[in-house]
Amino acid sequence: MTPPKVQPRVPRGMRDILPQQMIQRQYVMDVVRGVFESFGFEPLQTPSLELKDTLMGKYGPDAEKLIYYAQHAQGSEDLALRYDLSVPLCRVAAMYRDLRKPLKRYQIAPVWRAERPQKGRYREFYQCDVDIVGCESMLADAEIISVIYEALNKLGFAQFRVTINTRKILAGLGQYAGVPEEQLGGLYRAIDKLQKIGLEGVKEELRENGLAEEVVTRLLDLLRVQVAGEQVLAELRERLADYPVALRGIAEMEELRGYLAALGIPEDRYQMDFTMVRGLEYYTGPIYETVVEEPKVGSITGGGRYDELIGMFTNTSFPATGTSLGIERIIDVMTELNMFPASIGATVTRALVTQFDANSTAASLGLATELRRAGVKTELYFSADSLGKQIGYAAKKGIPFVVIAGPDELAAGQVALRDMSSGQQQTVAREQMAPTLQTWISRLEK
RNA sequence: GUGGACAUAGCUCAAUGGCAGAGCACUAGACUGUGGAUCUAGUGGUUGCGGGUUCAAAUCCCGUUGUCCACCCCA
Repeated sequence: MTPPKVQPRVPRGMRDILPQQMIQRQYVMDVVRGVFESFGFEPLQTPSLELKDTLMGKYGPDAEKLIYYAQHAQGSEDLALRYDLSVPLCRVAAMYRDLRKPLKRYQIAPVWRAERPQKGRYREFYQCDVDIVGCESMLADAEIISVIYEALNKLGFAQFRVTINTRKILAGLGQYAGVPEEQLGGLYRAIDKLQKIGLEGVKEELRENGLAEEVVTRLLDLLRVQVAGEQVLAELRERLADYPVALRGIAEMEELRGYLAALGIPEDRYQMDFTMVRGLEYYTGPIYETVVEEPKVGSITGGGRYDELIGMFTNTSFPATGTSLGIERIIDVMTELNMFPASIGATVTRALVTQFDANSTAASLGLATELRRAGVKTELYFSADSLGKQIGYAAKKGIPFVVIAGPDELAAGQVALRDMSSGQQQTVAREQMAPTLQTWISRLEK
């Protein structure tokens, strides 16, 4: 009796990444990693599972509902899959307090959120986080934004804008509106939608939230400043003069803007927008996110300053700031807009060594080893099919170069090298094989 | 968490109440010194799953699971 077959499938919202996509993925990660390291950020790895207590009470009640619990039947610890990379970093900073500051780390790793899957939203997805622990200066925030700019730029993004705000201005806004604590969430959510639904939409939303008509009018008057665009910070400073938190926030923004200019970030790549809100509760200062208009996949980066978070683990707290690049969404956008450079190709293989017959198999194996040792990614064709079929295989798979060594070449101590893109073929002495291919490959990858 | 669309071979899809099909992929064979082939043959299905209506259901109805899309929220 054969046992019943198990339906091959993956959990909801999770995916297999097949080799062709994996090649694109690794390209993106390599670029991002390169940019991170160019700023001196260093890698960190933490477990996929954290103690449940490590995660609870950090993200706010709405986000907390999405945390996956991961119990072992006989386990004595309450465990959960990590929800992001920032909280684990804070745990690390609290655990190893002698790590040299500023602690500049990056981490590229999966996180899990039990959300309902949708376009650009998965239940398991990678985040690429860069954070700076131990620096309260806006220089750190400026550096983070600079990293975002350099990474997106290097990946070929042209139309993007990093939106910057600070929790301090938002707090001032709440005071200005005079709404009680429990209405703040609704207020923030409403003004966050300004870009999307416009002034009238926000007005309605605020009314629905039960805000007094007078308060709504007051707020809308302020929101018009953002819509108008010019001199937003200067205007805010006047209008929010009575709210010290807001003034501190405005000062932060102005300092930050100065640094961004000095770092050489083009002015049209970022924007101060005091109506941008980020959901996570732990942010305390500047917050930033990047949204691309087309295709609509939501934000591709998001982050901010969280000076109090490490203090939730230990009495000795540290200021911290950082961002997350959403690699899944970045890949989705790049795929949709065809932004991958042709040089990545559809395969990692750069050369295919063909086979002629049983007598030449040993020679083919030798050639393959020689190429691999010379750093050429080489695949050996596994059967002595007709040469046409072997070349066809290379063409189909996108392997750029084919090595042909039949009896004629072997007898002469030569190999024939075929460039699949041009169809040109060149016969060279065997010892010239690896150097010639190396030259061809480096030309290809430029 | 709320709403909508969809679910047929490994993939893309056809069949609208009356025999479950095509293309691609896959397997075997033919072809043995040069481009994604061609020829021949073949495998592949409890039509997501469970129930109901009917002489008869891939097709109509109910439930369920999954996928996609939008909202909420978010990378």
